[in-house]
Amino acid sequence: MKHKSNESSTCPVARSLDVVGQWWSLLIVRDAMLGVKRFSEFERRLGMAKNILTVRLKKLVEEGILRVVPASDGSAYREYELTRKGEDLLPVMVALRQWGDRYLFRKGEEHSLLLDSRDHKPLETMTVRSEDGRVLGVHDLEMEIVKTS
Amino acid sequence: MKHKSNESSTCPVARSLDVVGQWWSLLIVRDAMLGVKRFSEFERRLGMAKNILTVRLKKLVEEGILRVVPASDGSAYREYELTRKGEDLLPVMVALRQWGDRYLFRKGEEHSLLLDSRDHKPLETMTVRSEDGRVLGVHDLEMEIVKTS
DNA sequence: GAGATGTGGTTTAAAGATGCAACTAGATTT
DNA sequence: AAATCTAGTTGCATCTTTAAACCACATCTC
Repeated sequence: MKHKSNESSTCPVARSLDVVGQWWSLLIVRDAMLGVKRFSEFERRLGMAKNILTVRLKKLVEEGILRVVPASDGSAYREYELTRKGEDLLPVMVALRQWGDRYLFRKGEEHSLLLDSRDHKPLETMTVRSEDGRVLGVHDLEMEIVKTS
Repeated sequence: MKHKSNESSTCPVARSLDVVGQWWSLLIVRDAMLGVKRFSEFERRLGMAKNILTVRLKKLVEEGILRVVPASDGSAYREYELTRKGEDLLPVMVALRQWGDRYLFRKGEEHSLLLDSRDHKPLETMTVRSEDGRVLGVHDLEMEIVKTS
């Protein structure tokens, strides 16, 4: 059956997952962040079925995460590039990456690492902080329901 | 066909999604972070099919994100609680939440908000930073393949 | 202590999602 | 003009999700 939609959930996590939580969606965004723009390059790098790629790209464009632009090489083909909304998924991507880095690799395994391109050093580890800069854990949080301003 | 596994990908994002990227998995973790512990409470809050919940909980336990413990009320039932590995998904959760907060709600819509429980103030917005504290965007990054130490 | 209810599942069938291979129309290269 | 590349679409087989029924055991109520 169809996956249950959470598009009208009051929880932003649920809504976010509704938009980028499908198989492949975040991997497409990841590759887009690395500069991949063409259908065939997504297909080749991700090794995914073309029909699914078509559907995912369409959805990401509809959601305003990618946009279609004329090819930058002057040909008549199209390219997909991240919008601001899409680029703003970077913290999600890096958080996911750092968690995987820490827990899902054994010693000696090859893995890709993200670096600051200015000085080629690793990034700061992402943490959740209070307004005044204290690092917060799961037990330092509470939830409230409010209306968006 | 079966979803293609990325468990041996060299990309930590792909591996992370292999572990927590299935439908419902992150929503279960989210609720676990809010203190939900019982099968029936996950079921009720998430409104999901029980068989899928069974499979997801089993996988999350296998992956070491949740662990099964005797019920805290002394009854013979079981409870699920986050391990350290599971709690460390907090930055992912908060990043996802903040993105959704910004882009997926219109004015006046109700939504849940996470607060620092000490002073009941909103959290700092998560950003990707270099080692020396500069905020980095998609275009300030590069990738390298290394062996895990 | 018997019956009702709660807990934590398993089983089944229908429908949706995914993967693979084959096909295609237009653009580009040779 | 023919071959190839690009970005898909279509059809089919398989897998996953859902909803609903069913079940064993634990706990609560009287």
